[in-house]
Amino acid sequence: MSAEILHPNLGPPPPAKPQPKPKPKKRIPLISKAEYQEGVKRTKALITELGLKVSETHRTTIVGQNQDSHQIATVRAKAQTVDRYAKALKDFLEFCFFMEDYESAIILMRDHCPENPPPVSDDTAILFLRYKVQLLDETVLHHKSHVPVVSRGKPLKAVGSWTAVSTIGIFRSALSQIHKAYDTTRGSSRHKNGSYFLACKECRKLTLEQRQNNKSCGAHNGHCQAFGEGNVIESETFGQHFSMIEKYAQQHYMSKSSASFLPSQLRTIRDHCANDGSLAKLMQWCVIILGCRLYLRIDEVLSLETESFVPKYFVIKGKTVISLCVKIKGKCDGQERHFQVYDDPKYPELSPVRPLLLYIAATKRTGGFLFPKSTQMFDANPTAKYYYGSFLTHIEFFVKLVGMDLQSGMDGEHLIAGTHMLRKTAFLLAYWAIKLEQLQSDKESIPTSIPSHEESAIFNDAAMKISGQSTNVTLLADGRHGSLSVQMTYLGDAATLFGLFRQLNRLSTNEMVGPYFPIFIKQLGNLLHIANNGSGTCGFNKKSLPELASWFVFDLMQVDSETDLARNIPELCRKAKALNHVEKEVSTEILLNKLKKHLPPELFTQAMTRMTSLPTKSGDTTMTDSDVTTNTIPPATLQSSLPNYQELCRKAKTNEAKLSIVIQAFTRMTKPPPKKTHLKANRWYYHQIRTYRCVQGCFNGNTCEFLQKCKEKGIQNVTGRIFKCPNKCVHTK
DNA sequence: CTAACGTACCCCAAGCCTTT
DNA sequence: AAAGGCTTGGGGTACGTTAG
Repeated sequence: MSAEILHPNLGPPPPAKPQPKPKPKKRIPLISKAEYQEGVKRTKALITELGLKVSETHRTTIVGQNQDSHQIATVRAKAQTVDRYAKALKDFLEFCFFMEDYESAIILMRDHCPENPPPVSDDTAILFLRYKVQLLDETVLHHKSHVPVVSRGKPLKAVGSWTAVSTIGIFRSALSQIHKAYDTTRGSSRHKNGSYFLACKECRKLTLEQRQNNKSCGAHNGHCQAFGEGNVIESETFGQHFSMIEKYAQQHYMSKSSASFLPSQLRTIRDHCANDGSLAKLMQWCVIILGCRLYLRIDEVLSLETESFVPKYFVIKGKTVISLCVKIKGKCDGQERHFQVYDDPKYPELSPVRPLLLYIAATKRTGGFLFPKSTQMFDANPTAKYYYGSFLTHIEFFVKLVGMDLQSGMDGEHLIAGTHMLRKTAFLLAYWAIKLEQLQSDKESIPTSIPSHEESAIFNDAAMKISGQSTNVTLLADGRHGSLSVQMTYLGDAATLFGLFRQLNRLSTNEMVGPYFPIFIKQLGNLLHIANNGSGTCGFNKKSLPELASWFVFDLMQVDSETDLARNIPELCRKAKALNHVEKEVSTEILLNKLKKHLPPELFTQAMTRMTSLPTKSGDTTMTDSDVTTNTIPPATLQSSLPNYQELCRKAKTNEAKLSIVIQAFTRMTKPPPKKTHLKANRWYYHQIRTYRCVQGCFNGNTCEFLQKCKEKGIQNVTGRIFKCPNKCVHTK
């Protein structure tokens, strides 16, 4: 049986046990199903009692994507929004039942709503917000009387399930939306006398006839207010308490925003990935640096396909790859747009081109997803892309590697390594590049104080770019944000950090970035001209990306054609970095030649001179990149390494193959798996361990004998929880 | 204020395991 | 053997974040 089913570079051995999770407290529903039915009945009764008309034709008919979700309101909201709103309002309806406020429930009952419903009570809405937002088990006090709210004989306890300001905002939007659907509740925006008021008890005592004649109880300027009107969000009380509740959420719950890397941190990550030796790490670096150069969200990078690259727009001059071209359709892009991915000869360690070509050559990728699932790493045409969640755990790992403190945000805000991290880093790199270039073109050494007008100049420049008045900064076009303000937020952080680094004299070589090249191109015709007609064009822009990749590795980098690329990543990364940059690097060969002059020639046998091209294991000190700065490498996260085996095992067809994977999984494991856990990956270990123990215990690790015996005893499945030992041994207990 | 996406948790059902 | 518990995977709901 072959132990080579698993490629040695698929990942580090599975380490570390997971954190035991605290058992979540089970949430008790506010009201029972029976009480809900009771509420519906009472609300319907109230509708009849008030003489409100429920007609089939008048009801708004917009529904969400889930067909059973509650109908909401006006025609303008899209299905997804309706769904989102429906969830917030569903809970609110239950709350109204709980509070026995059936009048507020009328407009919330989507399948039985009259054409002229009264608005919801602002008091109930405020109490609902308090119930949702206040910390778990906190007693909800009434906002007017300040005494505990009691309903159905019990004081109301908060659940604290809404912890974000945005969630509270969605509730407000949902309320507003639903009120806008009806003339009676439309509010001032679309209704002349749209002020918000609730039903007056005195007016309601009048007979129907009296009401129709607009007879009033005497108060409110002679108008009859037997029915409430207006949009609840226009209630002054609601407005006041709404912002108070927002503030409460801000103070009591952590908010999150995306972090970004610094150039030095990117270098640390690059060095780690290059020296790790595994293809997986090389891939992770490609994802990161591509995302940082193309302003992409993580899932957008992971969606890139080999076919996304457009070879005819590649710019290759002689023996130099200037840029690659990639077409992308981002979240906000209406159509596919073309971007140039530039090599960075000045700081090759931050070049996206070199690792990418190396990666493609090493995987022998010819099509499909560029960054596939780990099980398809060596497929020529992967069909499953790398899972977003897995990549997030890798990012987390890198965040730890560079020592980033995510808890350091201001105002209780804490940073996350999430979807927009690469995109934000891209803005930072771009801004820094432009600033550094400015400084250098001014031929000044890096000054220690920043004139503040200089900072604002960049912003003005960027803003001008939007209106097409500047040729200096095309950054905003490259970043292609919809709104200027969001880009400014991203740029703001970059600018502040840059300023601080300069002031503290910390703009060392580690923080340097090469000149900024705009990447977005509209005039493809002209690009084609450049790609085809420049001097020394070698014609590789007429061939595919994989062909370019192998040309890059075997011709440009002069790697021996017999070399197994996937096993020599550290050295290849070093070579790729040294390309066009020889003077900085001292190759092993040059060192050997130098040594030769001083040492007796008989020391240099054939074997020794061949050493330079011998494959070397990762971590071997002779191969260590001279720039490596990290000595301590944190262990890989559990998720980043464990699921591979499970996937592989599931895919394996024969018992032999499955068993081989199981054995490998356990021999690579440093600690026994925890007995019980809800982590999917560990569950797999939990179930496979009996097989492993049996092979070791009963058969001394001889898998052939084990399989033979299983076959004799008619045991069909030798792995997993169904497995029973053919010898009925004790090892499996 | 709206749209879209991403994640964590809950519930459920089927089938195996352990206990009675 | 019945009862109850646990695993596992699927599907749905609720919540969070950010862009437009």
